[in-house]
Amino acid sequence: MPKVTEDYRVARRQEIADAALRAFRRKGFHATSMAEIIAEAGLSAGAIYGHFPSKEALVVDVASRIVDTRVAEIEKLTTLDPMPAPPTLPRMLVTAMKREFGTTGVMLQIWGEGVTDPTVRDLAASLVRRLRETIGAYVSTWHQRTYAMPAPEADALGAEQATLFVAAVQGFVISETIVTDFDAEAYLAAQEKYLPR
Amino acid sequence: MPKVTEDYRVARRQEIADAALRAFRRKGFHATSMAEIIAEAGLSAGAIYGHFPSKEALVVDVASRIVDTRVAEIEKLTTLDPMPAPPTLPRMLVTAMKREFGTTGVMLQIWGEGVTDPTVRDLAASLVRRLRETIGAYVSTWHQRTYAMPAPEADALGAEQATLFVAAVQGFVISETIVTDFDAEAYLAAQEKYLPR
DNA sequence: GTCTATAGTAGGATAGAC
DNA sequence: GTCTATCCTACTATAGAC
Repeated sequence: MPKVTEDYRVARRQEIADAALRAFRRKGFHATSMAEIIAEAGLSAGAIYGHFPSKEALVVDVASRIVDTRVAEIEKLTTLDPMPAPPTLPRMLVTAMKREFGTTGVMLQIWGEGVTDPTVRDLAASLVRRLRETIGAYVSTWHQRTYAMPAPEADALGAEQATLFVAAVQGFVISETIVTDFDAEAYLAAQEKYLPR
Repeated sequence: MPKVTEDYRVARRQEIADAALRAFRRKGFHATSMAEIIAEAGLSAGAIYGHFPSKEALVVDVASRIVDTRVAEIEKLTTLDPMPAPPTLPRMLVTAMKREFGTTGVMLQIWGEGVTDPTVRDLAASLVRRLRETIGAYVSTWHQRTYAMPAPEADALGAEQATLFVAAVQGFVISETIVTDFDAEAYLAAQEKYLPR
């Protein structure tokens, strides 16, 4: 396997995944046909299927990328001094998600799809778990740094509170996507005000 | 239109809607074919389409019923003395939903479906809005009764906090449905502990 | 109102040439 | 690796008899 060919493969995969994301963003997962992804990528059916075995594989790739980016982002915040207070996390996460992907709806699609499709469910579950754990670790670190809380106690607190922060993000995604006159600012302000610190 | 015939129609409609709910519960909305609903109802295609013009109409009926019941439930709590504290609402809502419908997944399906289907989105949006308003009114009444808070102030507080309670329920639904080892008790305990009162 | 049978269609995936 | 052409399955909704 020569190196150049491998690089090409990777780049093409990415290109196809990007096209799929654009298509999903417009119409959602179910309503997007392979024909549309093919057109969006400017390629052909054969080309796509040479890189991804199914439409589902494309969803998995796209969704993983969204959460990967989120996790990296949170971990980067840990290196700041002072660390932003946990209640500001939801706002950061959702604004970054919107900036990068233009919508939060793709995530909601995946959760909904996970109800029936076991492959997607496993993916969605691992994504939710990862986000929860990353946020839990962040909260733990924050309490250790800010209040000099002992690590074991801080970890327990982080695990407990992480569920609330995840729910804040998920609640935002649902309302933002389906409620047309959703007041995003009021929502985020309320979360920031009442989430524990 | 003789009365008996009308009663029969209503009963049959209900029967079909119940069958549809059972089917959706098992496999979700998209993955459930009309053939399965037809089999579940023990009827025929013609019979179903005589009562509901489309599969979508069935979803609308089923989803509305879920939220109608929830709203009625919350409003009933307002008549109690003392009223249960707002932080206990999420637990009540999700346990009742599970008891009656066997799952919370149907709601998640509807939200996900709403991303792409405008009809379902409008429905989902009105359901979210209704739940939020009902909870907001509950919180307002609770503060008026418990802390003798003036009505205008209590209303503003209720509207602000309602978003958090709705997010708590939505977060529960997502995790409960897709995360197989989800610790429901820990989740609800955390919400109860940190939600504002 | 309900049944059986079927029309009509969309869309995921593949075969085979280049 | 990529293209064109197409197969094939699955499903919603309707037509027409009873």
